[in-house]
Amino acid sequence: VATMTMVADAAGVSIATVSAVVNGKDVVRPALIARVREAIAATGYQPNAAARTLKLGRTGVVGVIVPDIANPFFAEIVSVIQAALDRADYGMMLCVNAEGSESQARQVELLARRGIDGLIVAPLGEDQALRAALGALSQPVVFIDRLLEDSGADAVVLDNRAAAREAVRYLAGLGHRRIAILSGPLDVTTGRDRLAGYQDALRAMDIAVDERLLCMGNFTENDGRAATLAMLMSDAPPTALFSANNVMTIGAMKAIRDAGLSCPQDISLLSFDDFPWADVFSPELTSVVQPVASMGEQACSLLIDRIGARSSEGQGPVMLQGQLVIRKSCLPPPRDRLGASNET
Amino acid sequence: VATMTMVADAAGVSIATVSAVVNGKDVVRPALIARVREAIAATGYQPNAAARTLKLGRTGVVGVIVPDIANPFFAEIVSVIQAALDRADYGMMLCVNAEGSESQARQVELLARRGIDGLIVAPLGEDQALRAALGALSQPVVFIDRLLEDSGADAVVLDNRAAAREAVRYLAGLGHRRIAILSGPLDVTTGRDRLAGYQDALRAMDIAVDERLLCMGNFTENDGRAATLAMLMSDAPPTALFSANNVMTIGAMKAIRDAGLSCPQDISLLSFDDFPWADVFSPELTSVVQPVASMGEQACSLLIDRIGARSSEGQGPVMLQGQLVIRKSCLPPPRDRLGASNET
DNA sequence: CTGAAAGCGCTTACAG
DNA sequence: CTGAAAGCGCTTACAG
Repeated sequence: VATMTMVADAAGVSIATVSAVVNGKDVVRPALIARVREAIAATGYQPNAAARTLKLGRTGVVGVIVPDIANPFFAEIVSVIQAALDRADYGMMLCVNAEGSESQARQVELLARRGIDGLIVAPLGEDQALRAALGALSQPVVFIDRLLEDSGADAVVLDNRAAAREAVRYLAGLGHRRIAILSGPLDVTTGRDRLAGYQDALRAMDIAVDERLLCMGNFTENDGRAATLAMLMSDAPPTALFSANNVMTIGAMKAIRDAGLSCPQDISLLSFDDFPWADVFSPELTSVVQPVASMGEQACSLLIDRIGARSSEGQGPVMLQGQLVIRKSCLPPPRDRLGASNET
Repeated sequence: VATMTMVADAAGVSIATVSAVVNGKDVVRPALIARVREAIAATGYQPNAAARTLKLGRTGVVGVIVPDIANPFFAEIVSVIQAALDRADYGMMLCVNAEGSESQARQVELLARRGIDGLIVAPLGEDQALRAALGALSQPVVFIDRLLEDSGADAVVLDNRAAAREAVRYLAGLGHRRIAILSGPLDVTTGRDRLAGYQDALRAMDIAVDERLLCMGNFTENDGRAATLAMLMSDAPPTALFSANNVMTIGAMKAIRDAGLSCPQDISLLSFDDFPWADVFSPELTSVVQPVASMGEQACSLLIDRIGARSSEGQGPVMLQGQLVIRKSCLPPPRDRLGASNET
């Protein structure tokens, strides 16, 4: 591979001049520029990133850690982030955290060692090791989708509570009174906030909270399926189900089928998170969609600002609004079970 | 940040000794090892990757270029690749090529400049610039899913022709004679080979090829939708449709709905490529599934072998077999249209 | 078994 | 406007 010295020799100048030309510093005489350019072309010179990084202390690479890229939500986020970083001339080093296989803390350390100028993370949940690893990191961090509270880092997240509230209010508006929630884990901000929004809505509609309608899951398909099935088979089944994330929604759909019921005739289903092909699902899903593109872009520009400014962090999280997209998975409750909750 | 010199000072040894300890060379006296370890812990020392790379000429990073990570097929591939690289202690620099926004050639150059030890690519199609960029690359390359013929690089791909042949044979076995194909572009190996498999099957079953049943698309949903709709509205509609990739399948499903038909009663649909949630689709899709995990893993181990051995490349592509998963989107043709092709 | 020193390929004051 | 030289943080022969 060609080095700067080789180019300098070929052009009959010093390496300082080559460097100036490569970096577009306009201090070099036009005639020399031309000669250097020729030499670069002739030798096929490519600047060496490691040498540059070593000297400058910048890598031009941003690390990204997400839980699971097979989840279309994160796939789209990563896609948007990559495009935004590309535009800003950053490379993206991606770590996918197949839930638990590697601790996210270890991923942070690996990325730090490999060299990044900044980091975007969707944390799995409350995790002391991760907190410590992020604390030890000297580069700026931006949380996306989920955040670690009081970490002082920037964050771009949905207003999950408001979005969940609106979704459940919609179900109540259709006449449902027995509305179940398939909740995510409470040590994750998204899990916690979506449950809070559900409770807000019930309270606002004067619907008593029935413990039997609260199913805890771990944002996994199997959890969603098992919990939903158990609830459907119980003696106090719901007429509507609010699923707190996309993957659990799939589980719920399968459970409804397992139970021999059909949606939305027997039970309504509302999904937090949309799917790229929600309209070829059976049923076509009514869901809360998140502004994924804007989430990814804002996270990137926040991070790039921090990298450039080396400024202090933590303006508090940027909150985006979700949007309820009404398709065909929710109907008013079946007549014969209307108000069942009051009679039990 | 702590440097090796600082650790050496703290431990009262030379940096050569620190380096030996860090790299686990067992030439250092145990007592010194302990002292160095303490100093490392005390200073919070992290080795500097740029310096290491500059000295050793290895980055410990592999570049990955895929067309579109929102496509679940590529999302899963990337996921598997990341896990495999992680196990082998490589980082992954990912470029997503939102079809055409950036040329893949440019991505290759960017990755090369940033520093990679090897590259895994799913090329978009025939592309001289990409060929040139790959040719100029001094690091080993492995193609995945699609390949650039005669490039001399390794590749891991599906036996697309055989898989397509089997799929179409299945449709013919159900009694279909008017089987349409929604084909991908012919400058991509997957597009070409799947069409060839379709033709093979028709020939084997002595079914005449009807040009009107050949729809060209660009592996996009819109193409799939438009082409399918046009064909369904024509005066010689098919009784079965073979879609050559996942995204076009979605388009086809929507077109069938647009046309007021229902699948599989009015028309059968067979998809090349499965979806993670194909069984909550309406209809539940019968599809050709690819061994994605094994594809990603073989690509990684091939690449890592090459990187380690710096050996010569090009053993010819590794071919994996697809599998037909039968769900509910294919039925025998409707009675009233059986054999329509012969009467037209 | 350990250390002093060269050198990987750049950038950037500093002279001229 | 241009060049000689130092130095970024490592690794690795080479002495001792």
